[in-house]
Amino acid sequence: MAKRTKSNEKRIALLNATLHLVNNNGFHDAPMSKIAKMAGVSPATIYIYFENKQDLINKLYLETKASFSDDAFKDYTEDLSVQKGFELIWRNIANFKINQVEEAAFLSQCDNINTMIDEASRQEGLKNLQPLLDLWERGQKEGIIKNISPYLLYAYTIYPLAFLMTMQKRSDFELTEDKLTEAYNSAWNSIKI
Amino acid sequence: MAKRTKSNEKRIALLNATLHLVNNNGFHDAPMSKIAKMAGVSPATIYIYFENKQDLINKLYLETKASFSDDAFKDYTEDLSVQKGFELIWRNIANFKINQVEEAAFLSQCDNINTMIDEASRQEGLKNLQPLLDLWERGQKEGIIKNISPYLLYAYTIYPLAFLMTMQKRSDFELTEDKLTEAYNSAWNSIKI
Amino acid sequence: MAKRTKSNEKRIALLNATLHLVNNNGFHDAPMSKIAKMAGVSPATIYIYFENKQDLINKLYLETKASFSDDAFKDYTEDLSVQKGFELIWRNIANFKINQVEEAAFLSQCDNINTMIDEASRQEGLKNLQPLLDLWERGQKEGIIKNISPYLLYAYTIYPLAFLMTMQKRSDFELTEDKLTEAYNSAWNSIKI
Amino acid sequence: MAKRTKSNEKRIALLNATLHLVNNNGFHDAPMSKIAKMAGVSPATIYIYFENKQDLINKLYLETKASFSDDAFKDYTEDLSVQKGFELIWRNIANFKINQVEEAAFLSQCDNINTMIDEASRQEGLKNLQPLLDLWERGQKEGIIKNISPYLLYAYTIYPLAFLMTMQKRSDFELTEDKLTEAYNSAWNSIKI
DNA sequence: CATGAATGAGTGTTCATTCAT
DNA sequence: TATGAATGAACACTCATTCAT
Repeated sequence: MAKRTKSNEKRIALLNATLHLVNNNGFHDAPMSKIAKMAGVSPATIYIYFENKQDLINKLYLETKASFSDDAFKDYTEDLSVQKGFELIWRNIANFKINQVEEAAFLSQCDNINTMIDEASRQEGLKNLQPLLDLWERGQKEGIIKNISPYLLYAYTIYPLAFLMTMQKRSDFELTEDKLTEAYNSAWNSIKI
Repeated sequence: MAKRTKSNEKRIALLNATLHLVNNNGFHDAPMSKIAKMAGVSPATIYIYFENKQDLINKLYLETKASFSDDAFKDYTEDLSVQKGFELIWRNIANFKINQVEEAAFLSQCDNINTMIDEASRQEGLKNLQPLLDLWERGQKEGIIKNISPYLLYAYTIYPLAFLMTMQKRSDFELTEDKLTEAYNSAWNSIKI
Repeated sequence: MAKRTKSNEKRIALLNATLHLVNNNGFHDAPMSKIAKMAGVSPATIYIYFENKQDLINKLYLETKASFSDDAFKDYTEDLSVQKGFELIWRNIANFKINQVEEAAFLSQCDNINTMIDEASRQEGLKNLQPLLDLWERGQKEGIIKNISPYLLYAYTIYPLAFLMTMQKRSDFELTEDKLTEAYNSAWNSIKI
Repeated sequence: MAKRTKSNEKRIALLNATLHLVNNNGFHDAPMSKIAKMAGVSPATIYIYFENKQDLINKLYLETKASFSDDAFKDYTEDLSVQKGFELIWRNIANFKINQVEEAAFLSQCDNINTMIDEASRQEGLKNLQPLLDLWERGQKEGIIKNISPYLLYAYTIYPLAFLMTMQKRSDFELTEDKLTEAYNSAWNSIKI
């Protein structure tokens, strides 16, 4: 394990560098050489940790998504009422987007552009949301949540946060505590029966 | 003094090729050479019609956005009641996203990635939504629509359609007439008082 | 004008544009398109007046050289004594280099770089100096001028003016009347017996 | 931690290839691809050793100029009398032009065309002649050399060699030992009091 | 005669990846 | 493991020249 620790630092430095460059310069201006330089390693070293550029992006996506869902379901248990549970998860996700701006922006980019990550990684990333899907199903059985496709539920509750985050990142808009509550209410109104 | 005249057909072929390639291969794999080949012209010809690649993308964005708003405000006049007007515009936009899938996907990509088009083009493109913003303001004065930021109104009514379109494009989801009505209801519920 | 003929104005405008661009941007940044624009014609028009770019450069060289020797031998007749004749020609050439800076700089460029104009044009251009060569021969017969190769005579009397002109063009050096006389004395001292 | 090291051989091969191509084809027909091929490397490799084409040319100029002045001031010390010192330097320079034809032709091209190398490199290259300027100043103080601008001294002693070299390169003229002495005499006559 | 559109061949340069150490 | 050198293939873009009118 002592041997692995040192390596993991470089791995993480590479993932961070990629995250930062892809977000700020765009995928088309995030060359391996820049990633390496920003991570403080040689370009050749990247290939010790990742198969190729696509693999690097895929892994970054998967690990960022996992970190996202760790946050999303923090303090959530299935004992919570549907409404309480939903609000908890929604606010967790909102906080992630507000606090982990870079990570959130990267995930948003990957989810919106179908050429960024490969299909396998996308499918893998989807699994992370399962507890939310389960909660919605429970809410529908209990007659609290509209009996509509989870795609619609997602589109009207979680997805809008991506827009708000983007606008906030462009400094067009500030997501204060009050606005966050307004947003939550809109989300809930759109799916509650 | 006679000369060949710039053919609008070629210009349009170039814009279409770009639209198609950026959508399907991504910006990073839509080289000028492929665009030229797909449009049936020499790479050098692109530079007769556009200053450079960025200009080509910007113009494509602006013209697609203009075509989008033509559709969005079709049959809309300010005499319509707020609710009728909103539903008309919302359904126009939904139809655009369903019928002009490529155009819609391209606009979505441009709007979500800040490195795609330049700031001037983005600002220019925003102007096209003005009638919707005016309608919302009217709705707020009439006490029909929540008194919240237009960014929130947009996030919960129009923006979700981008997600649904993306899912439909991936064949994960089919946006039938029923689902469209459900979606409209969610949109309206999220902003109505 | 009943019939349109090749307009000499355009031909001259093209030669002037070429002169200016080659001098100021260098041969490698004097594209036909820029030449055309500066001359106020279409690129295609150049090919009505000249075979191709090389021909354009060649013709410019030849005509500039002819204009140069018109000036060089102004007021010169063979009755003049060798020394008087030499001073006249030398000062004529100096004045050309001082007053027709662009033309002189262009000729200098062509004469110094063997890839600029083709061999035939170079040979053709050489003929213009014949009266000077004749004068030197006379001077040698009369025992006034050293009995050395005309290449050496040229190298030490005329060629130095190219350097002085270049330096003056770079504003490193100003060729006043006094300095001109010093220069003439050096030239004469280097070849007189 | 081991790695391949930058090979000076490749650097030199690139400089030599550039020298040869610029001299024989002209700057406008010395593309990076040809330079690379002639040096036996990939085009991309050039950019490991040089920033860009201009940098390659600049460096070649500077290093050739340095090699030139090494030769020019070989065996020269300030104890030598003005006349002896001048003859030594003059003959050194002449020998350089005769023996290092390619290098001399390249320097001549750079010094005559103002679009070849950038101003900084030109200024840097000028420094190499300082000992000659010092010698001339000494000669002027001692009343041996005419009290005229160093530009004039250079124009009538060193600069003519460029012409003779060019003519020799074109096989119009052969610079034998006798002719060299004639040339030296002309040079000295033009500046001595 | 004169034109602007059109282009194949090329330009300088960058890139993801591999090589040799 | 880790490196910087090395590279073939590609990139955005330009050029001298020709075409169609």
